[in-house]
Amino acid sequence: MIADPRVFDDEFVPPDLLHRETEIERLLRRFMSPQKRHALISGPSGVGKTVLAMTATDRLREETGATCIQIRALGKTTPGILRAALEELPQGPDDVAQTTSTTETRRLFREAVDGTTIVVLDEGDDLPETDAIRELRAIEDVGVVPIAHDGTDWLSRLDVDDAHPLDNCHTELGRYTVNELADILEHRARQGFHNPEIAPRPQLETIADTVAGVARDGIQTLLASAEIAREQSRMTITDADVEPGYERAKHKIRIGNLGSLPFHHQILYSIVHEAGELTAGELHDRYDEITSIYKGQPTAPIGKRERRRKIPKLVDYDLVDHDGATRGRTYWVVDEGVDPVVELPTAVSR
DNA sequence: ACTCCACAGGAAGGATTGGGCA
DNA sequence: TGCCCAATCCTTCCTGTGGAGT
Repeated sequence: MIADPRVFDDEFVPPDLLHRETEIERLLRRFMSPQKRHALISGPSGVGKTVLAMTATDRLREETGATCIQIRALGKTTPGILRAALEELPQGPDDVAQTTSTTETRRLFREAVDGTTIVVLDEGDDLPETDAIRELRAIEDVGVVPIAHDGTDWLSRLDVDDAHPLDNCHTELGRYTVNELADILEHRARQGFHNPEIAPRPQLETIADTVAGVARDGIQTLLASAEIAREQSRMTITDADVEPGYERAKHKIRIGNLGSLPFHHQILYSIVHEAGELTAGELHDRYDEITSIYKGQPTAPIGKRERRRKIPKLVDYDLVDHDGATRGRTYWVVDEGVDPVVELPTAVSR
């Protein structure tokens, strides 16, 4: 049924990015104008911010031979971002030691830059809290393209001098309309399935509507709905496959998210999953009970403050949700079907 | 209305880690 | 091998917020 599974990967960049032509042209013009190559791309999750940046920089590379690199900025500090950018440069070293000073990294970066270089900073929501934008902007021939969710809020958190040039070319992506997203899904079905007839247009529109214009969810739902149809030995997706397809797609994304998290996060998730729903106090009590799980692990149990610092990641990854601002806040798992990776010691009777 | 207190999250600084170098 | 140094991780301390009790 599936001819080319890569077509449904998050990283897949389609040869023809539909309904984003204006934005691509705008970014290209910007990248080609000397002295002001910087741009900000913002918009909700899954509307194609990264794919837009990739498409625009690919075209720039083809047309001018410019260097374009992409870095995942999430969770990185200023030195970490500079190091990652340096490692990506074609003239740069493959591996930069974590202990290399920022001054030295900056010097190596300047040396390695050869002509126009666009640095895309994906997942850059936390960049205003670092000096990375200023550091990169200060380097000649370098254009900086941060990608964030809420562009206006992001700009307000940034230093005025750094915000101004980005505000000048702020590309805000909205969700796709049902028709636009159905067009995109139609192309993917043609590229990805042996038999594109499996996904008729009305069902593609149902998918686009169900996922509220979020392309990433739409593409995964298309794949999952096709799997469901095939499991039932049918040759086409029906409307009834879409809702379970959407659920299956989200479920798969969450399992992948959980698997990518480090040990401390895994334990916190296991505790919330075991309880179903619990308060912050109960979460800490249970954590203190099960610290024996760290025996033989390279890491030791962490304090309450550090546990609090880990929880937002579980929320970001759509694994855990919470209600309440301060006292009395409760946590619960979003999808009970996402089983914990780490098994906790049995609860002691109290 | 007031006080208490649990809790979230920011700031600062100490401990740890790991590469570079003599 | 042992020291130095920079980055990172984590704890401690703190402030602000809001629910509960009086």
